[in-house]
Amino acid sequence: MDYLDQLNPAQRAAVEHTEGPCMVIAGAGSGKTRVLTYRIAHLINKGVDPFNILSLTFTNKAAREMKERISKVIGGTEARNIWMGTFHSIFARILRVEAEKLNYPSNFSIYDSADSKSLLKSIVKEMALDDKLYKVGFVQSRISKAKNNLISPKAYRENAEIMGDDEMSGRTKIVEIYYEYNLRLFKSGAMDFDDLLYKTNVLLRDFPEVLHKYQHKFKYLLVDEYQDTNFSQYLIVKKLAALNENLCVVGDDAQSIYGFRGANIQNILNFKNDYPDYKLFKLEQNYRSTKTIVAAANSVIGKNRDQIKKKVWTDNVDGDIIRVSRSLSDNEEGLFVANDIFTDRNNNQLSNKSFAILYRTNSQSRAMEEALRKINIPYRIYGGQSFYQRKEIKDLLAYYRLTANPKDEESLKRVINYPARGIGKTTLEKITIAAAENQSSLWEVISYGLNTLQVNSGTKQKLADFVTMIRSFGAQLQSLDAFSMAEHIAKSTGLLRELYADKTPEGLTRFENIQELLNGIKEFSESNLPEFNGEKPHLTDFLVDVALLTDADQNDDDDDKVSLMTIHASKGLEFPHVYIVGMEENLFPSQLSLSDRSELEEERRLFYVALTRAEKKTTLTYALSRYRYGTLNHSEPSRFIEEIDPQFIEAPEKLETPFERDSGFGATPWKGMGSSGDSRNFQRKEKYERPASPAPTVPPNLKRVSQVPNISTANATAAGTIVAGSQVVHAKFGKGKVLNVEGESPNEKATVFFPSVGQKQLLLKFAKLTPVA
DNA sequence: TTAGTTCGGGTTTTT
DNA sequence: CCCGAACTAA
Repeated sequence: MDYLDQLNPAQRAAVEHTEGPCMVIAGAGSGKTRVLTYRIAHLINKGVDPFNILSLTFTNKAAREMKERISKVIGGTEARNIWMGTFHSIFARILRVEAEKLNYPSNFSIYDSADSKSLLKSIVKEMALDDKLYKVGFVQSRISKAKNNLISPKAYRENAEIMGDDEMSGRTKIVEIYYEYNLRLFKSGAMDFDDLLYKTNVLLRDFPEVLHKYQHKFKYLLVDEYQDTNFSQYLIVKKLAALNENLCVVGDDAQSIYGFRGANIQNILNFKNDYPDYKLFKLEQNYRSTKTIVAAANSVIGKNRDQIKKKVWTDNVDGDIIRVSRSLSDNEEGLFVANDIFTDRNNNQLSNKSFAILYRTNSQSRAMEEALRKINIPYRIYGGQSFYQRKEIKDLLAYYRLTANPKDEESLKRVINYPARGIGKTTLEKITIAAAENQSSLWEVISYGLNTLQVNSGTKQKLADFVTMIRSFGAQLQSLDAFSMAEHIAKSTGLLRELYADKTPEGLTRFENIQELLNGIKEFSESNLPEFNGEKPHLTDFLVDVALLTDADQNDDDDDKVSLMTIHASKGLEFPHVYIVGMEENLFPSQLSLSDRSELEEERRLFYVALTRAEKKTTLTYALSRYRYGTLNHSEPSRFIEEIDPQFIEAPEKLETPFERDSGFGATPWKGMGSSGDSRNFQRKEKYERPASPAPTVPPNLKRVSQVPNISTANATAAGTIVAGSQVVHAKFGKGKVLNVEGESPNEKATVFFPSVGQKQLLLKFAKLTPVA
C-alpha cells in the first residue's frame, strides 16, 4: 500500500473513503488526477472487480491515460476492464446493446454537430421558413438546450416559459422544427450527441430491468469534472448511483467553463441535497504552480460572486512575476511570442514542449503559427478542426456509415453525388419529397420505391447503380475485416481516384488525410483488442464511436513541440511556460459575454483556468489592433489584466511601447496599421480597374454585346442548320468549322475546329453557334 | 448537370 | 479573410 504514502492527508482521506457518496472539490493543480487514479487502484486492491467500476472522464484520452496509471499502481492487466470514458462514449456503448428496446438499430449512426446542422438546414428549407430568422445555429442550440434538460418536443410545446421566449423572439416554429428533427433522426436510425444522453435517460426511465441491471453492474461510480455536467448527465448518474450510493464526484466550481453547453454548476452546489450524508473533501494545496501564479489566479477568481469559498495555496517557490506584453498588431504579437520562446529556450536550455500558447478563439492560432514557422520552432495545434471533421474524411466516413446503416440520411446526401455521378439537386429534392410523402427514409425511396419516382430513365439507372453499390458493400460487411472493407469502399467508389487526381497542395493534403484514415483503420484492424476475442474487427466496430473522437484523443504528444490550443482545450493540462495571448476586451472576455453577469463570470473562470495551467512562468500578451473579418480593428487591453492583484504582475507603466523596442522594428513601424488598411483599398480598386487594363484576354463588355443577337438566332436556327462541314461563329472562339455532330435532340454535341483555339466539343443547346452562309 | 464565379455573411468555447 | 449559397455560362 505504499501508494497511500504518496498522498497528503486530504488526498488520502478521499482515496480511502470508498463507501458512500463523496465529493472532492479539487483546486487547480491539487493532484486531482492522482486522487482519482489511486482511488480506483485502491478499490481494486480492496477486492472490487474492475468490471463493477464506472469512471466518467472528460476526454477519452484522459481515460486512456488514467487506465495506464492505474495499471502501473496495481500491476497486471485488470485495469483495462474498468468502464472508463466520456459520458458520450460510455452511454453510446450501452445504447448499442439496448438499442432495440428503443426501436433503434444497434448500429445507429451518431450525428455530429455538423450533421445535425445540415439536417436542421434541410428541415428549415422544407418548411419554407425564413432562414435568416431561423438560423440553424440558433435553432440547434435551442433544441440542444431542451434535450440537455430532458424536455421532449411535447414538453417543449407545453412549457409556457420556453414557448414564451420563442414568441418574444418571433420564432414560434422552433417547436415544429424540433418535432420534425427528432422524427428525421429516428427515421435515419441516428442519434445526435444530446440524444446519447437523452435516450439513456429514456432507457433508464422506461425499462426498470435495464436500470436494475446497470445499477448492479456499476457498484462504484466516479465522475470527473463534475462541474461541467448538465442536467441530463446529472440524472443518469443519480439513477445509476441510487442503489449503492457509492458515488464519488470530483470537480472545481472555479473551473466550470462549459456553461454554454448546458453544464450546470448547481450540480455541485446541490450535491449535498441529494446525498445529505455525503463526505466532502477539499484539496487545496497546489503542487503545480509558483506562489505568484497561485496568488494571481486567486485574486482573479475572487472577483466572482458565485463560488464555493476555498483557499488554494502552495509550498512552491515564489517564482517570476507575471509579464505583460503589448504589441501593435496580432502579427506583432505572434512575433513577440515566437521570439520570446526562441530566446528563452536557447538561453535556458528548455525543450519546445515546455511552452504552451493559449488563446480564446481558434482563429487566433494563425498569427502564432506564422511567427513560429518563420523561426523554425516546431509546434502542434490541439483542437481546432479535428481530423474527423475534415471534408474528405467525413465523405469517406459517410460511405462507411451508409454501408452500415443505409437509412442514415445525412450520409446518403453527402455521398449520393460524390464523386459526381449525375444525381443532382433536382433529383435529390424529388427523393426528399417522396420520402416525406411515404413517411420513409431516403434510402427506402431509392431502393424500394424507385419505380414511382418521377425521374427520367437515365437518372433512375444511376440511382439503381448507386443502390446496388451500397448493397454490395453491405453484403461484405460481415465477411471482410475493417481494413479490407474500408479500402475496398475507398477504391470502388472512385473517391480515392478523385482525390489522387487533384494535384493542388490542398488536394495532396486531402489525399494524405485519407491515407492516414485508412492507416488508422488498418492499425485498428490488426490491433488484437481483447473485446474481439482474437478475431479481426469489422468496419462497423471501427465506426462505433469514431464520431465521438476528438483531436485531444490523438496520442502523439511525446514530440518536442510547442503546444497551441484554446483555453477550453487546455483544461487539465499543465506546462512550465504559458503564454496567454489576445488579452483584449471583446475577445477575452468575449464580446458576447459582456451583457450577462453569469457569462462574464464564466469568462473569468476561463481566465482562471488559463492562469493555472502554468508551472513556472506566465506571460500575458495583447495587441493594439487585430484583424477581424479581414479588416483591422482597434482593440483595448482586457479588464482581466487589471483584475490581477498588481503585486503579482508587471506594472503597466513599466511596459515598453513597441516603438521603444528596436529589434528591426524601425523598418516597418506602421506595418500593422496603416499599410494593411491601404492594401485593402488597393485591392478593391484593382478589382474595378482590371477590366480597363490593357490587353484583356476577353473584353468583358464584348461578351455581353455579342450575346444579345445570338440568343434569337441560335435558338431559332442553330439546331436545324448546323451539320458536319458547315461554318459557324462562336461568341468567344470566333469562326470555326463543324467537323461532326452526334447525339440526339436536345443533346446534340458538335465537334468544331476553331483556328483560334483548336478543336472544341460543344453542346448545341448551350453553346451559341451562329451558322455562316 | 456542372463548374466556375460572385456575393454576402460570420467568429466564442466542444462532447 | 474564408466559407458556403446563389447565380451564370457551357
